[in-house]
Amino acid sequence: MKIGEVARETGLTAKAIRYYESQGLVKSRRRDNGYRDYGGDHIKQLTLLARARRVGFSLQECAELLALFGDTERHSADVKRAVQHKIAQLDEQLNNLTRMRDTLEELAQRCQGDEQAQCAILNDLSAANRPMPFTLLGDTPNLPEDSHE
Amino acid sequence: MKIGEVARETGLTAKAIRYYESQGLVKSRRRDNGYRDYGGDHIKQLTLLARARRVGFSLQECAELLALFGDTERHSADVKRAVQHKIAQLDEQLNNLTRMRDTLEELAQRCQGDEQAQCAILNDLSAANRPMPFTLLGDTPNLPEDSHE
DNA sequence: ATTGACCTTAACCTCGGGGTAAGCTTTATT
DNA sequence: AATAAAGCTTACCCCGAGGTTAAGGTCAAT
Repeated sequence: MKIGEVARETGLTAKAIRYYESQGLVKSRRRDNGYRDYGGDHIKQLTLLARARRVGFSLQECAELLALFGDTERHSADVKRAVQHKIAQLDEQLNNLTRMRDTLEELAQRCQGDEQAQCAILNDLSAANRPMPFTLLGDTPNLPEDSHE
Repeated sequence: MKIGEVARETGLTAKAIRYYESQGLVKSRRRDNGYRDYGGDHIKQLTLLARARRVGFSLQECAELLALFGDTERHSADVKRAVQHKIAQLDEQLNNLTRMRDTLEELAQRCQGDEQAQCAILNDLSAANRPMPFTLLGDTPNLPEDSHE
């Protein structure tokens, strides 16, 4: 199989496949004309790679999954641990985004949203005085007491 | 104020402040010795910038917020709209991450997680045959019928 | 023979800065 | 006063994960 067909089949782009190869994640055979040539094992690896990327694994982590995939001596516990670690990372990311979302929600509620220039959002985001009503905004390291401009 | 103090006060790094200036988001005065010099207005802009970044705004979007901040003719409705748009983006991102998380959870559940090499996760991630049990994995464009290797 | 689809490598672009180097200026210590 | 440390300047390359041309080789069909 040539790279274009592999791309269509895996949902990757040809460029991405070449990039993965350049990064040492996968290999390829070459035909006499220099074209890359792929077989069933390559397809499985690239399918795994594509799907692992879609659920949030980095290329480095995909490399580890591919190593496990190619290791007949593997323990499924190792694979499961990697997945659970990724779940924990996603949870952390979800927490961060949720906090950001909630902060924005609070800000939006305090803004009239009318024709006036006066805007609570801009005030809150630019105000120097702490404590702030919003957790995410209040972590500026130093509160300015007197400024030497 | 010199850039280091501004950095401490806003929670930005000096490097980031210079970068924002290079990208046209903020300006700075210069002292005779070439050092950047900042006043109260700069601090407000950079505080706004820092906090907007923390809640998910891109630099491009921060530029728009700063434009509104500097516009005494603004309507607070425009600011509120920008915030609500960002909330919608965060919601979309949260949906994606949640779907990814759920997919991983399903995969993990199907894996024994023992000393055996047999692993449902690797099987599911590399399998060609559709339909897949997992939404996120099933969107490979073509299902391979017969392959010409 | 020529078009069009496919393949090759190489080189630069993205975002949001981080890191380091080489060279000033200012501040603090001896 | 000399020197060391800290802070400032610009300029360069680095990251992830590829996307986007550019310039050219190959292959099948017309």
